[in-house]
Parts: sequence; structure tokens; C-alpha cells
Amino acid sequence: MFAFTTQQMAGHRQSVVTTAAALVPLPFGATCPQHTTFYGPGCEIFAQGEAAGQLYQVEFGAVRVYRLLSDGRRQISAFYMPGEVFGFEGDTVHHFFAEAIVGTSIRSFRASQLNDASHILLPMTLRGLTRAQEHLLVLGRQTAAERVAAFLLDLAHRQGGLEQIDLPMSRMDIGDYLGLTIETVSRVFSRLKAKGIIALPSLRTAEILKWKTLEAMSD
Amino acid sequence: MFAFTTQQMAGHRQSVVTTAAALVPLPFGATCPQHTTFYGPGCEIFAQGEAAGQLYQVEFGAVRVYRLLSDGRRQISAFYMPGEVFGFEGDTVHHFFAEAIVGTSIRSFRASQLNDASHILLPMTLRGLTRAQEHLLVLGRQTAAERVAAFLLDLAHRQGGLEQIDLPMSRMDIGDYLGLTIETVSRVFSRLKAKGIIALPSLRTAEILKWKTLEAMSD
DNA sequence: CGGGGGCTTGACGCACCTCAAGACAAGTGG
DNA sequence: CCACTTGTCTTGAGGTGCGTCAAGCCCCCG
Repeated sequence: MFAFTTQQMAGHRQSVVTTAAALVPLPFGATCPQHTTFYGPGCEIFAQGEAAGQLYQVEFGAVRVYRLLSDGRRQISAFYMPGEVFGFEGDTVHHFFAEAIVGTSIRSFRASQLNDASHILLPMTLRGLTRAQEHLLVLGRQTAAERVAAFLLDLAHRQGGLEQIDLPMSRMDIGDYLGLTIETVSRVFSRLKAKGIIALPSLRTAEILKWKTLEAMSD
Repeated sequence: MFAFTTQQMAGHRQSVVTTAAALVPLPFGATCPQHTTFYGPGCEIFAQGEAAGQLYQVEFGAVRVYRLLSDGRRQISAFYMPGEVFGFEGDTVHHFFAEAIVGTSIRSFRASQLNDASHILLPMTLRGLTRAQEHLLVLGRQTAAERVAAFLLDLAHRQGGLEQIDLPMSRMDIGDYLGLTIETVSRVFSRLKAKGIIALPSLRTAEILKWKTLEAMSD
């Protein structure tokens, strides 16, 4: 379907600019100059300290946005899936890192060139704020099992409510999003599977078998 | 200075509307119909599920905004101090609870009546988003001591960078903000005090003695 | 002076982390 | 096509930081 070679997909942390069409209508109804870029797995989209001001919309693939402590501890503040927009910053400089998780195509454009910018940006930013604040409850007050349950349900909803869930991110990424280690994430997955609540057809796929049970777990 | 009696300050979870002056200029440069309300300690400002749309600015006092799990676990997502604004919601309905911590005076007004609303709201919302995302790192990846250090430094900065810090909130509130129990918060305070990094002149006052040490701890 | 709520301190337990070994999948070269 | 490598994931055993439970203390207020 997409004309990228295996080599490009493998990526070696390189990105490939594929197009630069101007004034294409954006999915959320605005128009402005933009272009589409392909990022290989692990490829950096922006880094902490870099100039901000661009917005990014995932076309296909997946993105992680995170912060680091000086000793390397990492907290992923959000994953972004196809259709979702990220890159908002209150500052002129990025406070976070953003990387493609798998081969990812991203549309970008300057926020300032958006017609009627704040009118469109405010609701998106508000949604992001609410999501972040809800995630605070998960990190501050929920157990490992509750965190994983909430994570799976969130992903399922964002992927259209199907039982089959695509997990583009590694166990390490999931751990760094949920404030857990990879071992704990893996153990919870195994326990959920043993109880017949989920199935794991492959490493990067999960299937929710007992939706209600999982929902009851997540709070 | 403020003409509230001790009884009003004690509050018994009651609020007292003190005025309703229209079209007073707001500190951030806008004007719109507004009024000022006094809330006693513990008094609810809005609740989860209630209609949203109002914005609130703390005049004096302090506010906690939080979410609850069904079994009563609480996560405070933010404290608001004099001058700060809260109440943004992406939805028509509140997803959070807001309460006065101590006797608190609050200006409120409809967001929709703000002239040039989104132009003013967007930067404030963005700042809130960045703050929330930074707090995710604290909750997901920092130890108890690091959390408390970060909390004290944040409060100190927001109170003008003085060493003397006013702690309007209880240990319970601090714990529910940092994802810790009151016992752990108390133990960390005691240890910081024993090491001469902070002083605790009273229960609700802290003083930073070794600023650098505390900053080194918080990351 | 005598409650009472919030805070501190201690002893103990447990959920999650650390460390380590092994399993599995995918790629690589002979 | 099959050894061998490499990276990710799983599983186990043991350790630890923080939670739980339980006294006791300290203010504050009556």
C-alpha cells in the first residue's frame, strides 16, 4: 500500500521528506502551508530545547512524546496515533522529545499560519490537558494492574473500539508511559492472559476478551 | 485587611458571596462581567459532573483541583495560588472537583463572555498542559524525596522565590498531589529537616535553607 | 485544662523493582 | 537451509521503598 522499501522502514533513525504540497485541507477543517515527512523507527521529530511552533499530525504510524531525568529515567507523557495532533507548546522552545515509534508519516505546519489558529487549537489543547490530568490519577494512585487495564482500554477506544489492539510500542515504552518497569508490564500481561481477560496473538497485538472485567479493573 | 470574621474563615464548608461588580478589568488585561465569592475552608467550588464554562481566579487563599477513584483514592492534579486561574474544561461538564483549602476569595466569570476569549485562554491552557505533563514525570519516575523536593521548589517559585514557604494545604493534600501517603510525606520532611536542608518553623510553613541541595535532589 | 484533629514516628508487610537466566523471533552469513 | 547473532520479551528469585497499621505527640481551640 505505501511505497516504502524495507530499508526505509527499518529506518536507521533517518527521515525521508516525501512531499511538500501547499494548502491541502487539514482533517480538522483548516488550510495552511504544510508538508508530509516520513520518519523511520526511533527517528527524532523534535527534541527538548529546539525551537517550537510547528504542529504535527500523524498520518500513519505512532509517536511517543517524553521527558528525561538527568540519570536517564524517562516518562512518556503521551502516545499519538493516526489522526492525532501534537507539538503544542506554551514556550518558544520544546520542553519534550518526540520520536516515531515505528515507520511514521507526519504532516507538519506552522501553528501561526493556521487560519483562525487559536479557535481550532484551544479545544485540542483542552482535550490534551484533560487527558494529561486523567493520566496523573493513573500514575499517582493506581496499581500496576489498573494502569495496564486503563492503557489497553484507552488504546482500544482510540483505535475504534475493536477488541483487536495494535501495540506499536515496545514493553519499555509501555512501562515508561505507565511508570512501571518492563518486567512488571510483562507480568501483568501474562496474568491478564492467564485469567482469560485478554489474548496476546503476537507480541505487538492484544485482544480484549472480557471487556467488562477489564473496565472494572481500571477503576 | 480583609473583613472576614473568624467564623467565616472557619467556614463549615459554606461560601459567602461578597460582591458582584460588573466589568472590572481582569489582571490579565480583559474585561467582562464577573463577581467575587468567598469560600470557607473545604468548601466546594465545583464538582465533577456539574456544568462547566466558568473560569476562576484566586484572589487570596488556595484551591485544590482533584479526581477521585470509586474507592476514594484521590489525586490532586493541581493547587492554585493567588493570581492563578483555573476551571478550563474541554467539555461542557466538569471532570474534576475544586475546593478551597483555606478561606479563599475567588473571582469568577463566564469564559464565553471574555472578549477575545481564545486568544487569552490558549496561552494559559498551554501553560497548564506543560505543568501537568511535567508533573507526570514526577509521579511516574521520581522517588518520594525527589517529589517533595520538586514540590517545595515549585511552591517557592510561585510564591516569589522567597525561602519562606507558606503551606496552606495539609499533609494529606500534599500526599494526594505527590502520589504518596501522609506518613511518607511527613518522613521526608523530617529527613530534610534533620539534614539541615529545610526548616519547619510551623506546621504550615517551610523554609529552604540549602537551595542548591534541594534543586540537585529534584532531578 | 482537657479534648480532638492533624502530624510524627516506629514496626512490619507487600507491591513493585532489581538482577539474572532463559525463551522467542527476526535477521545474517556461511 | 541451518547455525549464529541480536534484541526483545518472559519468568523467577530476592531485595527495597513505600504503604499499612498502630501508638503517641503537638497544637489549637473550647
